[in-house]
Amino acid sequence: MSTTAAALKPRKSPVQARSVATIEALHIAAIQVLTKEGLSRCTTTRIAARAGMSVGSLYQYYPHRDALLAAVLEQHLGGVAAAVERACSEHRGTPVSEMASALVTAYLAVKLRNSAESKALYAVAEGRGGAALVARGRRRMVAAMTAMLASAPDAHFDDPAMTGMVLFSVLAGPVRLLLEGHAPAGFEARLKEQLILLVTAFLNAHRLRQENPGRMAAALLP
Amino acid sequence: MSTTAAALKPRKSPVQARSVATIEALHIAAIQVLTKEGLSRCTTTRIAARAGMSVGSLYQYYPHRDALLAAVLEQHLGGVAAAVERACSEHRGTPVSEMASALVTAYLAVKLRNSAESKALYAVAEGRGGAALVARGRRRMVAAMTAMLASAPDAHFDDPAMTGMVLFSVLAGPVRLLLEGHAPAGFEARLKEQLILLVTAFLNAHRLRQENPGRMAAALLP
Amino acid sequence: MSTTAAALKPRKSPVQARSVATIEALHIAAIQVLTKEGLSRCTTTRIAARAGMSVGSLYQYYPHRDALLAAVLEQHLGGVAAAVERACSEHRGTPVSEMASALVTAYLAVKLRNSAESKALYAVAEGRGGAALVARGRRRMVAAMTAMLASAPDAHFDDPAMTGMVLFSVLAGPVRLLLEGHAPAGFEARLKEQLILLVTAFLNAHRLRQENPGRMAAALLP
Amino acid sequence: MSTTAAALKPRKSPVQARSVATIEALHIAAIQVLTKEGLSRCTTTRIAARAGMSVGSLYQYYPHRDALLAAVLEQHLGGVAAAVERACSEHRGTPVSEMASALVTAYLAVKLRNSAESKALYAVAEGRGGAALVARGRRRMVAAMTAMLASAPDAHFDDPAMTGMVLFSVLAGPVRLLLEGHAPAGFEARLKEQLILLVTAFLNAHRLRQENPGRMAAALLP
DNA sequence: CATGAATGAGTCTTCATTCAT
DNA sequence: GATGAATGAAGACTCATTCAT
Repeated sequence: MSTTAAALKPRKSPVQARSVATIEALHIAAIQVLTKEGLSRCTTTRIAARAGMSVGSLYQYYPHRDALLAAVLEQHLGGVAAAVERACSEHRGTPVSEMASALVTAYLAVKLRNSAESKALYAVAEGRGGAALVARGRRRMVAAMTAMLASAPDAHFDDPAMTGMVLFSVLAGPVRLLLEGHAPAGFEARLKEQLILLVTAFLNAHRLRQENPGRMAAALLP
Repeated sequence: MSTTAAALKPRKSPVQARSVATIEALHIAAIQVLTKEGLSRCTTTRIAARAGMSVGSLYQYYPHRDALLAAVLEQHLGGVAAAVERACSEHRGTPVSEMASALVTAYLAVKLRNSAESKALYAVAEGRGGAALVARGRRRMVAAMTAMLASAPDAHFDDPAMTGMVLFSVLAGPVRLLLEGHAPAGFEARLKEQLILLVTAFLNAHRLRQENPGRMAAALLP
Repeated sequence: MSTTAAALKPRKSPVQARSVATIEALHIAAIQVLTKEGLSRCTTTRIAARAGMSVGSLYQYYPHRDALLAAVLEQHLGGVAAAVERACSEHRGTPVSEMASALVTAYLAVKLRNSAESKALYAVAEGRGGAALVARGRRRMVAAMTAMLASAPDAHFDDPAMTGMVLFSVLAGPVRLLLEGHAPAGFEARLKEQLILLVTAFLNAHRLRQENPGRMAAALLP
Repeated sequence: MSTTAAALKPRKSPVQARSVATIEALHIAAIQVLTKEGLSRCTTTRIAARAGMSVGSLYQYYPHRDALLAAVLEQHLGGVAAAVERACSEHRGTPVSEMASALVTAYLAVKLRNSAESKALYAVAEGRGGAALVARGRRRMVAAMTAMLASAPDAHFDDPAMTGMVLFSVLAGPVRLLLEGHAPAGFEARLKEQLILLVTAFLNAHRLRQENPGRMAAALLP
């Protein structure tokens, strides 16, 4: 991922069934190679080999190595964003605590469903071309969260977009830590509860401020 | 960063003043090249050129390209960890709200002091060799946070290590978002306040539970 | 054109009308691709696509890429040679000045009729396989010119073959210059007259030598 | 030679003696490979191998394959142009017949001195990048010829630039024919005399027109 | 010690050609 | 017959690393 975001699109639209299968195989292979070898050793030849085809075939579907990686990343981000959007739209108008738990649950679920994929793609996301895609996915999710927050019956957010952004990145941080595998054994098990606690507390901080700006100090400080 | 973590140490300890200066120049050059060209185009020749020396000289100080990058990353992480440790040890025994604000302040300050460096090194951190270093730095910070939390007079943490871990990654997420430059204009300005709010709320959630497990529900839910 | 001259013939003789049309389409497409992309990017796939067919079909008509290019070149050279032969045979026995103007006129006419084709094929002619074809075409033209010259009533050529050869290449040089497009604006307009002047003068030099070998010096030198 | 004329310059100026030798070796090797294998098989690896070095070294001196070929072509054209310029400037003010013979002699001499080089470079000249260089060399030569012609004491040229252009291409045609090796045995031997005759006649045609426009017809036609 | 030229393995990418559908 | 996906050899170019000067 070191190309400008332009022209990272696939070469042919997968109209035929065979194409769909081939592209799917390439995506899977890319993630496997990425996982096993790392981004810098994730070469077109290796991807093709693992996908059981020749390099030439890979280039029949993608004009660049980066276009392939971008497609994989995009697909992943699309799935994650869709899940988040779904959760957010389903929980509009609910109390913030419910929002918090729904959001955490949904985000953790998608990211952990294919944890290998999630983990492998962090490296891709780092590259020039990847950053733009990540930004787009994030924008979708932040927008969804923002909309959900704005609909909360029991809290008011002065700047819901800002809160949405913080919310998103607050989820992203711990999940990345978890996925990168450097977390201790019990981490995953307890993460969900902690995140729900965290997000609930964060959103409720706004609730308290709304109800009684003065009371917040009372509630939060000794 | 595509080598196994072993043998990433500099070749000669910088006993002489000249060495120190040279190594410093290399580190700065590495970050500049990293920023301008990206990890894959961050070559030894380019780094050496920007540092005003020849490739050969670079190899006098580092056995590998990866050893150089690792050293830069390590230095950065060391600085960040040290700052966090300092803040944590200075705020042991203070109320959690003070801890929250001190921690957020310190972490944001170090990461944003040399934001170019921070940003550039995310790519290095992603690599095989980088992950281990990052893990080590994180361990230091989490340990410091854990110790600080355990000393809180106004809160009790059942699993302070877990809370420390969440705390750390909750800070890391938004800061990464900020550094990666995809945040909107006002983000940086408001981030600190939001993070303090967030962390305070999170830690206070434990305080409330401690004081009166039953009351938490009362405080957090409508 | 990088194959040895052997086996550059089309695969099937175009007996059917469809074949003729297909082959014609391929030739046209080849010249277009050659013009737009250059020899090295003039691939079989691109030619076929531009001709509105699949690569496979191309290979139904030509065993090689080079066979196709050779055929195009050959066709072109055939046309040029035929035009020159016609002009030469029609002007046998005429005075050299008439020969000169007829030859120049005919040669310029054919080469400029499809100047895109003429220009595009220079690159093909340069290749291994092309040189032989070019040589053959040239031989035909030189032979025609030689025969015409030998029939001149008002001049005698000691070595008409030699003169024919020079004649041919003297025409080829300026025309190539013109076609390659690096000639200034007025060049084409004035070229014909200049070439007629040139060729007439050249052939007349032989006439003068014949009439009075001594006088040539008188006529040519001050 | 399929690149736009930009950025075909060598990478490092040959300051050191070793560099000069290396570059010279590359030029010679390029011509040899070009001669033996043809342009399409004239690969960087082959050139480097024949020059007794590795590909990497080649790329230390030239950023592209095309830059190398362009440099070889440029050097060749520079030599040819210089020789023509010298001949032209040395024969300013002389009678046209003397100009004719000096020019033909000089041009043949340079082109035949390294006939292998001359021949090999026709293919390079055909490419996109080559055409521009050829045009430049031609411009130099045409300018020199034009200036010489304008200084003729015994002839007047209405459009000396046009005449210069024709003159140049009239020399280029036969010499190319000769170099391409498809000329019969005696061709080279007799070419010089024929070209002098041709050019003299061509230039004298202008002389006659000048002296007595009416007489030209008388002299040229029966 | 510094230098920077040389090395050559390793990447990406293209393209002629084949062949199953 | 037509199609166009698959193949894989081959080419351009890069870069970490070494070592003679």
